[in-house]
Amino acid sequence: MSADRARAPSIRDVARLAGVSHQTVSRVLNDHHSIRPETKAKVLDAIAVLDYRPNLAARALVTSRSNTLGILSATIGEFGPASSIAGIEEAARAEGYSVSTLNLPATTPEAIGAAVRQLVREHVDGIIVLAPQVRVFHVLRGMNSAVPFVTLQTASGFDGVSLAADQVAGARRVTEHLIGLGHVDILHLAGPQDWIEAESRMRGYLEALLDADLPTIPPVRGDWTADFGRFAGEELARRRDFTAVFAANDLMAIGLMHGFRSSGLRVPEDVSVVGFDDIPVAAHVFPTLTTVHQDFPALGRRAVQLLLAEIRGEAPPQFGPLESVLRVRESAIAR
Amino acid sequence: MSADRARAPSIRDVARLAGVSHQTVSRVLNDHHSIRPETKAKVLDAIAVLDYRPNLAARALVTSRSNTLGILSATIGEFGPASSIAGIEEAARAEGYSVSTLNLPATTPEAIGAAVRQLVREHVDGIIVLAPQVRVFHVLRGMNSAVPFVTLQTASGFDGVSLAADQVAGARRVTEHLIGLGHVDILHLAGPQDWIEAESRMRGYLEALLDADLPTIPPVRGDWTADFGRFAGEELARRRDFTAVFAANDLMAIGLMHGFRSSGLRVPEDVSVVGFDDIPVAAHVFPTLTTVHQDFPALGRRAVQLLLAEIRGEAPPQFGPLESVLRVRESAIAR
DNA sequence: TTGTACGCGTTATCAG
DNA sequence: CTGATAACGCGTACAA
Repeated sequence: MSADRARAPSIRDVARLAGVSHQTVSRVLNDHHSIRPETKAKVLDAIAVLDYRPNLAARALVTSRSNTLGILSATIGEFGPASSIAGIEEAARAEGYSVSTLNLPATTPEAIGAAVRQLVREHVDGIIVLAPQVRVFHVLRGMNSAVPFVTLQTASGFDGVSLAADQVAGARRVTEHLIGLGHVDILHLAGPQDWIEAESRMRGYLEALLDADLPTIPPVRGDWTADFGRFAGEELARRRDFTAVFAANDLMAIGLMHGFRSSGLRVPEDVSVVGFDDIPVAAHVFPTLTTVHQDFPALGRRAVQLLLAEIRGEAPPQFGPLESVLRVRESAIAR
Repeated sequence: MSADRARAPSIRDVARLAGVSHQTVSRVLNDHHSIRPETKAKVLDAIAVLDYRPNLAARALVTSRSNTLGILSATIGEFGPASSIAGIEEAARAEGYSVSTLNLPATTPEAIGAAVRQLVREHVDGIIVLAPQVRVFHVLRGMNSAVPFVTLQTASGFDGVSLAADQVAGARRVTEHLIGLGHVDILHLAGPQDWIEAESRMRGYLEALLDADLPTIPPVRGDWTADFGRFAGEELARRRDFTAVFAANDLMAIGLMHGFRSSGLRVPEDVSVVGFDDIPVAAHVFPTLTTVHQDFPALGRRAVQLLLAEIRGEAPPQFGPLESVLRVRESAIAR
């Protein structure tokens, strides 16, 4: 009845039981080609008997690869990034990679640098960045660490390491939808400066207006939150130099409708509102929100494919555009 | 101009530069007590010069601890868990731990077992589980692996390893709010069977009704989604054997209001609705949603504290109850 | 096809 | 207070 806390079986225990050298076991593990079927069977058998699992730390030490992907995110609380992360994990695990996540408390260059260094310290084989502020990329570029990285939601100029749903096209489409409804004075409630997605969506908006020869109104800068949207709604209700608003995300759009409502403006009768993202409640708020749907999990999965290709030195997969699709609902009507 | 990809400096490089043994360097690293200040200074200096970082894999190999916490989640897409995860990461990183996340594709016993084994393989020092289905705990208990774990949102009977905001109290409070408004026939739109949170919230609801000597209506089982809420709203609009509904989460509550609305029922004039969670849009939908607020990030931080105490063999910290606070808004009015 | 010897970078043990 | 020396578990030469 001795309480012997048995240490986990090692590759040599397997070897001993199978009557071979630990080398042979290693070969079986990494299914090396030159190995006799019967020895392989013996080894596999011993592995099963002992319930042996290779020690990942030892392997990482000797190969100096960890089979781990790092996720650097700045906005885990939000719907889009969170959904992408789910996709990333799924794809990474399917490829045999672990996932180490690191959420950025702030997006100062120091914090970003520290975060990347931490991930490097952990020996991640590659990093996926979901911190769509412009400056993050500059930091990343500047460090030119040996660790390959891929980013979601990026600006142009980062081709090959970046991936995004076509937000410009999506923003353009939803703006054109408003134009098609007869709106002429269309305001944009934008995301914060420095955010790549904010810029892309604004660009799509501007392009649509230019193409249609419509006047542009200086956009209002928001912070992505519903609270800000409400505030903006109350302020904007005084102006009324527009008949429709394109909010850069659904949260702001919903807050905006709230602000309009509490100021006596009716949506969509007095003002049309559209959003972006198609969060789960978008189809259920009142009025139901016209918005642009994006497949965030797919984006995450693609990021993993791209990163793994980079890690393995393969040619990067060529993806078709990840379509943003317009969801027409009740919050925007013909003028 | 030789392109020598210099390998990272090791502890021996530091030792050589500082003119000491690699042992001394190791001591400095783990700030061992017996070490002369001047030698320590020399070593620190050499470390700085070489920009040396200890190899985590090597350390993990020899200590058989990885300084990594595993997060096992089943619902990363949802607001609550995602917020908790943010809290967990923050706290874990602050304590010098890395975080390895694993999202469960399904909650079958096999999937759960595989996930835990995977985390164990990665040598995580502890696991935090955010998969609040009852059966997960049974699997976890059954495996009785050596790895300590802690769970968020748990049932009773798992004291010491479990942590939760007091959902029963929260549910009770919001139900009492309805009762206080004069409602007598209060329906509960519950979460899925097997979900611990669903049970807790239902329990709070039942307790409040019992205490007030009110009749209970058999609860409707939902799946947490707004889509289901809408469906339920349309079905329930035909019944009208209630004047108020307590939905087990905000998503369902918002969908429910949608369903009522599209069936010609007005909220709150005809029916009062309350939710649970206080998701970011709750204060902005129409009508603004009365709900119960929970501090998810705090919950995550506490989970880390509890787990670390367990890992370190310290006494578990005693937390006061994490209060759920009622947010009174417009979706529920006096009968 | 298989086995031997060695090294990966660190901490632990025991001397001194 | 510091330094040798031995692990930790695995993969990669190279040899047989």
